[in-house]
Amino acid sequence: MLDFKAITNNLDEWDRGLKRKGAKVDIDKLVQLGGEYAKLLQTVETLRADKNAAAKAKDIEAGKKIGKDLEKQEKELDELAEKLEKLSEEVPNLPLADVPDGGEEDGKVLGQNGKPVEIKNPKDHITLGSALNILDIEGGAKVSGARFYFLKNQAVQLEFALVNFVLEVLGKKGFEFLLGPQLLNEKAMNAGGYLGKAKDEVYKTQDDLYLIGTSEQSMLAYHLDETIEVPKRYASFSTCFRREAGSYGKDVKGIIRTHQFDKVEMFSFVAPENSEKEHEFLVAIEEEILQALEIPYQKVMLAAGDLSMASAKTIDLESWIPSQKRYRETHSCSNCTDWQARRGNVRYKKDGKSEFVHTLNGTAIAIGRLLAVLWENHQQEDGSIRIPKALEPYLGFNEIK
RNA sequence: GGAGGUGUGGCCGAGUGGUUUAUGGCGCUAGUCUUGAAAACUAGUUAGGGCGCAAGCUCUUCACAGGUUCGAAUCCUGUCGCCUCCGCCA
Repeated sequence: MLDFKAITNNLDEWDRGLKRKGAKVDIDKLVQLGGEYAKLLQTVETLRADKNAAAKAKDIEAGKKIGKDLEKQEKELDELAEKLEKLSEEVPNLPLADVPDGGEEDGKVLGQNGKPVEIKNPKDHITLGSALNILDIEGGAKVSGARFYFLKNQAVQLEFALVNFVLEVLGKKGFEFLLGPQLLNEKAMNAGGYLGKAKDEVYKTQDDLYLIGTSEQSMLAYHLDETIEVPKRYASFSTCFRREAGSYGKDVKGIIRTHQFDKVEMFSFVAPENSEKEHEFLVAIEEEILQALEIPYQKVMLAAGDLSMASAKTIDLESWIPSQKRYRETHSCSNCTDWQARRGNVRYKKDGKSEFVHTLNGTAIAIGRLLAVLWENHQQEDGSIRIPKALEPYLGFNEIK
């Protein structure tokens, strides 16, 4: 439930925030309905009290009379609640103050790390992977269609090495590990905001369960309707399923954008006053991982209009892709403040009082994309691929040829 | 998939239409006693809202959603979860 009091008291701020986000929400109507709802709720509760009193006194006549009136008012209340909820569904999280205005092109580059290595005629990851017999795109297309692929041989080992490496990093930072369902029910899916604007991205099964697009969804849902201790930090491996509707023509080749890939995701539940600090903490971990893998990247703060429904602030890490001579997103870290917590009803106790937590999520490693980036950056002139030192302990080799 | 059972507060567990504002116990919190602790005793303790400076008043909550009734944890219908057995299965 939205905090109508807060909205009413900060109408200008909400108006401005929604505009920055590019959301078309009738905020005045929302506030008006919210007020009406609160008023009617008072009336209904008073009637309920009267009815309870009549029942206790075994006053059958009075009970009947009040009951009739109550029924009418309750019906009205239900209708109002439904309208309100429908309208509320469209209200995104507001961007934080330091998030720049604008859309997809207006992200603010916060810094770069690592120099792209000079590679003579760099091969793309498809050419490299096919030649080394570690990637089969046609195989994926044959059994499932476009945007599917097989990893083979050392690439499979590399995936497990990356996962183990990342889990070790996160374990040392005190993250708890989760390995959970990759099919979620509607309630769980909706809490994260994935059935709103992003509904077309999600696969639905004939049993009304949804395939997760990221384990962020299951980690959030894990604590739905609970009061928990904060901070709580999880790392979860999962396969991720995405329909990629509306991305026709984008990255059609290779394994940058696919319907299915594996990922280790971080998720934090924290006290509101700590969420900005937590955001920095998660981004720092992502940077540590990319640095250990010796991949040049830049750090970008997304503009307000480019944020997801749930996010108040998102920082992407974009890794260098030699064959495209540009940076591409491989990591994304969002502070969702209390937006998901409100929808999912996740609370914590502050001085005995119950408050909504803040939630944050960040990519630890997204395998498909990261393999492409790793291969391309560490390719050698003879077409072989060098394994970065950080991964060697997890593999029995230091080169793929 | 079939048959049977079951769902009550942080946990265990009573409760088959109105003194149940959910018995009792465990746990937890505070107090008394104690040098300190334990034990004992006393009190508090499901959770989420609304109004109020506060004291307090009040609504909702016994898996979920409907229904019957002046009144439902209790009766009826549907759904879901869990358990046991059978079937199928990696």
